[in-house]
Amino acid sequence: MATKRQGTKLKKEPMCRTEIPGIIQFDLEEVGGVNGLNKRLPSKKNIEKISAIHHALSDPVRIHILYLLAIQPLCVCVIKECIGIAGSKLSYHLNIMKESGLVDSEQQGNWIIYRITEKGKKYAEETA
Amino acid sequence: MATKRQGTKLKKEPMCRTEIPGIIQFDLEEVGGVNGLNKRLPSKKNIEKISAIHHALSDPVRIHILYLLAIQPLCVCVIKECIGIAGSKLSYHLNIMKESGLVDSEQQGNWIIYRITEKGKKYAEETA
DNA sequence: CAGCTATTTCAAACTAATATGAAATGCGTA
DNA sequence: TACGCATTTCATATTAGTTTGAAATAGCTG
Repeated sequence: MATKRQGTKLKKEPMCRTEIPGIIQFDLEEVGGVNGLNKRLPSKKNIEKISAIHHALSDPVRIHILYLLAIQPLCVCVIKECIGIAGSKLSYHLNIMKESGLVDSEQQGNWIIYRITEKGKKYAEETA
Repeated sequence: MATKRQGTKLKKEPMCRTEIPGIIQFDLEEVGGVNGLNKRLPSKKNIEKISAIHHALSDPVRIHILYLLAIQPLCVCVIKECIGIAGSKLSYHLNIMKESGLVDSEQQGNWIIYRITEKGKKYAEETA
């Protein structure tokens, strides 16, 4: 009766674990069980960083921009012409890419020139 | 008046292009202008593929799973215990990872064992 | 300064992704 | 066959991301 549901979620309840397939069981013990697994993982913060950069690359418009800037630095109006989207939309995507460090920008008079960063290059080279 | 808005979006309107910064202009001409740029880009289909794989990696839960499976194959119940999320949620994420080819699965009696694929390994090694 | 252009910002509308819990499926065992 | 367990499926709720067009900024040029 101690194990009856009590409204709140139980944190460390004996889950399945009456038995698990042999192949897994063996390796799992070697590695130190669930705790052993968890110790070998990147930190939560790191996991979030990694997923964040992938998120920045998860939109076709942004990949398009990335490959454009891998060719040469460009001002917004040229990117806009290449891709054929509204300025405000482009600005939105450029901002995401800038925040995640894939590109940076520099003002030149009336124009703003975007260039790919080293980090951005790394991802542009990955699949091309 | 021919250039007045007429409800539908104009496709090839003379955009900015009265002038652009010299540094860009020069390189841009070298490369064959906007058309030259566009020729060097991956196809639309490829761009979509690339963004799709990044999308599959854009959630912390999935990155967590990826790194777990990089250590060893695991059945769902162990993954569930490591991460501490509801089964249905886990199933949802596993499915996305499977569809994008990062992991695959094999049934063993009552259990389903997930393993990382070669493609998955590639991304797990990338940052770790 | 006034007017022009390039770019960004903003709020609202729209769309896509994720979370949740209950029910379904499927295998193994009694 | 009936039951128990691991996993998935489904419908719905919730949240996050994207698009849109209008307005705001900011640098030039005259």
